[in-house]
Amino acid sequence: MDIKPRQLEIIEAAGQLVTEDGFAALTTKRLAERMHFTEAALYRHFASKEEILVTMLHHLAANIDERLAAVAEAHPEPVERVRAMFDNQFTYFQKNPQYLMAIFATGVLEASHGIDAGIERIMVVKRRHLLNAIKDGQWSGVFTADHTAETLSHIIMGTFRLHMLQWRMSGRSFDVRKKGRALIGAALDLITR
Amino acid sequence: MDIKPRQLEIIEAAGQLVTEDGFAALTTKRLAERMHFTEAALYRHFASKEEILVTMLHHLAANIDERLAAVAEAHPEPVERVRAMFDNQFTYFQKNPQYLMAIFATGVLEASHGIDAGIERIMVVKRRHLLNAIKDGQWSGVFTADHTAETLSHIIMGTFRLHMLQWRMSGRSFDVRKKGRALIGAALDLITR
DNA sequence: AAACAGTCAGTTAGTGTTCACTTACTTTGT
DNA sequence: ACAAAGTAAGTGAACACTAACTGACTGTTT
Repeated sequence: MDIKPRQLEIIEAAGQLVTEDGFAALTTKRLAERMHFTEAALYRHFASKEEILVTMLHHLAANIDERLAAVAEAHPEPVERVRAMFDNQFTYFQKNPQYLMAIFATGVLEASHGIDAGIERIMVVKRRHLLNAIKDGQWSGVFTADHTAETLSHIIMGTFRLHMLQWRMSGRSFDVRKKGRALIGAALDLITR
Repeated sequence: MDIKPRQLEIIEAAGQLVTEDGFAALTTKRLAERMHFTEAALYRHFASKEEILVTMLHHLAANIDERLAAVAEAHPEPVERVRAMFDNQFTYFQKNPQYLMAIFATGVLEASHGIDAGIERIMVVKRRHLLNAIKDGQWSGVFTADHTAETLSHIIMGTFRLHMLQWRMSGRSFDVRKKGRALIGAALDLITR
């Protein structure tokens, strides 16, 4: 499934609308306005509104997977790998805040199965990379073995998600990287023995 | 602002619809159907659909505040207090899953300022109680002072929220109390020195 | 070089459906 | 008798989406 340039533009505009004013703001009318063309033109590029969101989530999942795999390869040491993974995420969302919705859309929306599945896949991708790093760290003895890798992974992931939520709720008014690094650093410190 | 019995019934039905099928499923038509009366009857009890949600969130915030204050009074010891606080939350949401939406509705909806403010207030209430317990624990030396109470509080709150999200995404298919206790226990263990 | 055929990406002007909400009237309980 | 709580039958607005058409460009045939 390759995404054409014009499709990507539409996807990004859709993400902007949701991130700016919430999901209810994503209407075909407003999306067309932002693209500076008519509603009907949307349907030259996507079969439905749902397809726009599903394609966005698919694109995001692949993108995140790719970036996290690259980070993992570049940082063999577990602590630094986790740090770099989240740093990568902070930088990415700082530059592409329109995709923030993919983190929070879960749990309340469920407008369609396709959207729900797409969001879940993104969570699964992130979880897999984090879990690998934690397990490596436990194996090499740098992380505590008092709790399972799943538990430690959950705590770090939860810390990350709440941080992103607070950033979003604040209107992105603070430096998400700086504060994020401190939080992830603290969490890493707690699980390091 | 006192809530009449009939209003509470409507609020609970509204919460059910959202928790079951997402926010888009909360329409006046479906809400009236679930109440076994007509749409127009809704407007004998609330001025608008928004007022239903705002009243629900107001009710929830007061309720949570009350219960957490009681728990805090009953458990002076910080570790046990935090444990009891979350245990209380797990039990509550297990019994009243219709209110789960209030945890996740943030960040994407923003359909109105009143709803957003209501959700934020619930977060603030929880945060305040948790922060007090952490600070007490740091003061008495049971929790680490290597990180600020705000940071430790964030990590625990994030762990809790992700746990609730996973419970919801799984269709509430596992024992939220049992797994929740284990997770909060692990997080408490990590911040205990 | 000119004519033709097809595709891409847009337009205008709608469609039926669903939405939150209203008006006027009726039933019910005290 | 009166207020509270219901009903039937609508309202206009917004929704996702469609039909029919158009100009610009591309490749092919003569």
